[in-house]
Amino acid sequence: MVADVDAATPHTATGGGAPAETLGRSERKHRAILEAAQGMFLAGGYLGTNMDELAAASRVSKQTVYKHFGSKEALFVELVTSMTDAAGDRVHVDLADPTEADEVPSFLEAYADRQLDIVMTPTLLQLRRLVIGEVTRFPELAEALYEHGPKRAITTLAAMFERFDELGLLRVDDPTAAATEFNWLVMGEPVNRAMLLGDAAIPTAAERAAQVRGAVRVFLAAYGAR
Amino acid sequence: MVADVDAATPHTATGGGAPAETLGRSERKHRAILEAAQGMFLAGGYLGTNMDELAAASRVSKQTVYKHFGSKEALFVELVTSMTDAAGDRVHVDLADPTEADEVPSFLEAYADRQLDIVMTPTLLQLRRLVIGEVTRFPELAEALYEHGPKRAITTLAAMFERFDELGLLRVDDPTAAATEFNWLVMGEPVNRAMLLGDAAIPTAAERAAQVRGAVRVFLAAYGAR
DNA sequence: CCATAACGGAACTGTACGGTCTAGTTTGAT
DNA sequence: ATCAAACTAGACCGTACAGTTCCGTTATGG
Repeated sequence: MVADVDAATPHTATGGGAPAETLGRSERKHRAILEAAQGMFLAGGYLGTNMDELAAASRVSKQTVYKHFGSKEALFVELVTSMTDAAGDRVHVDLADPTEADEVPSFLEAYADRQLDIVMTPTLLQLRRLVIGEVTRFPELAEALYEHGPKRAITTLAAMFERFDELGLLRVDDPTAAATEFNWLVMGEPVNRAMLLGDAAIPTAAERAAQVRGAVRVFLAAYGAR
Repeated sequence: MVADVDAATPHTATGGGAPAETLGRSERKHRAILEAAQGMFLAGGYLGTNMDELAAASRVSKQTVYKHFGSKEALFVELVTSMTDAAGDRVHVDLADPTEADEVPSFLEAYADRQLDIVMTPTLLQLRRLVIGEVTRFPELAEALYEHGPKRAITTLAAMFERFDELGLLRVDDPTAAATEFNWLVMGEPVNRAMLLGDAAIPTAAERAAQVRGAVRVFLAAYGAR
């Protein structure tokens, strides 16, 4: 037994700013709880999750759970909020704008494909289902998910389309309307299918590509420069 | 006190085939239970609804509830199924096809506006939220909602677009793809906003009209005959 | 190396809830 | 008028579950 590097012997010094493996006990428990909470809340919903099992799954005493999070509600809110934030960040990425009009179709296809690929993740879809099912109980969480999800995507797209219009790559009068249309042209069917039909309805890479080609084709028929 | 016509004195003869006011006691209770169940399940979700309160709200004994429906699960399934069926039927309606190409835009706008108006009903939206939140527990219900909702709408649209193509009113290679795109171009944003933002996000008639005009414009740019 | 804060485990409280049971009452068709 | 079916009220059972308490144990950082 030589390599115990991973989870033991934390020494005294923390690596500086590195958020590496060396974490205090408390921090580790905190994360273990959140991790178990993610699995359980996503699988069972808010009311369907019980704190005894959650503590057991976290390999932590119930006492510790309550020391860290205060209540079931607070734990739920913190979990969903952190997942929402993380998901929102994962979507955003910088791509160089195209320079020629004939690069626009493939650019939009790549962009949409990426977007779709990220959104159609089992965990994210389940988060969306969970939050939708709890809109009445936790409206703030649903609103946050809307802001970090669709709204952010549309805002980003709108800015992009406005630039493309100025570059003469597209003809877009109302960038927000165009962005909204593009967004749901791409995501409407896959997302809504998956909401109701479960993860079995998640498109394969090939299906995604076909979906995206169709969407971009329609979009460009309305907003293409030529 | 003269007019007690409404809910009393059921006499012996039932009006014939008329499903009027004169119903057996059992039937009345059955409906009262379903009605209360609708309110309570939509408001509280499956786990959040309790059978004592449900019986009280139905003005019926708990025993009667169990005589009629057997279990909480069975009641839930029957309720959601009946609501799903009813909703699906409400959407379908026959409109005369347009004959000239220049009638197509306003025809599509009217069609979409109607569709959107029906779907954006608080009760229906809440049913959708409820079912989405329970996909794991009741996948059959979610599947049924998908079939009676989006799938049926798209199938109907596809048949319509195929006729329009043959009439030379549109140019549609893949009617199902076109129908899907049209459907989510129209409904994507409103439905998904409402899922997360609640009934406050239900568009007004004017917003609906604007939404629909944009959607039809984009759609016709890609599929218009000219 | 030791003081202290964090943790474990398990019992405990109070309540809530799905479903059943009992025993008496109402209803409606004949 | 009669009688069976349907209904009522509420007690009751078993279980589940959020949150607390108690006290002994362990890890951590100075």
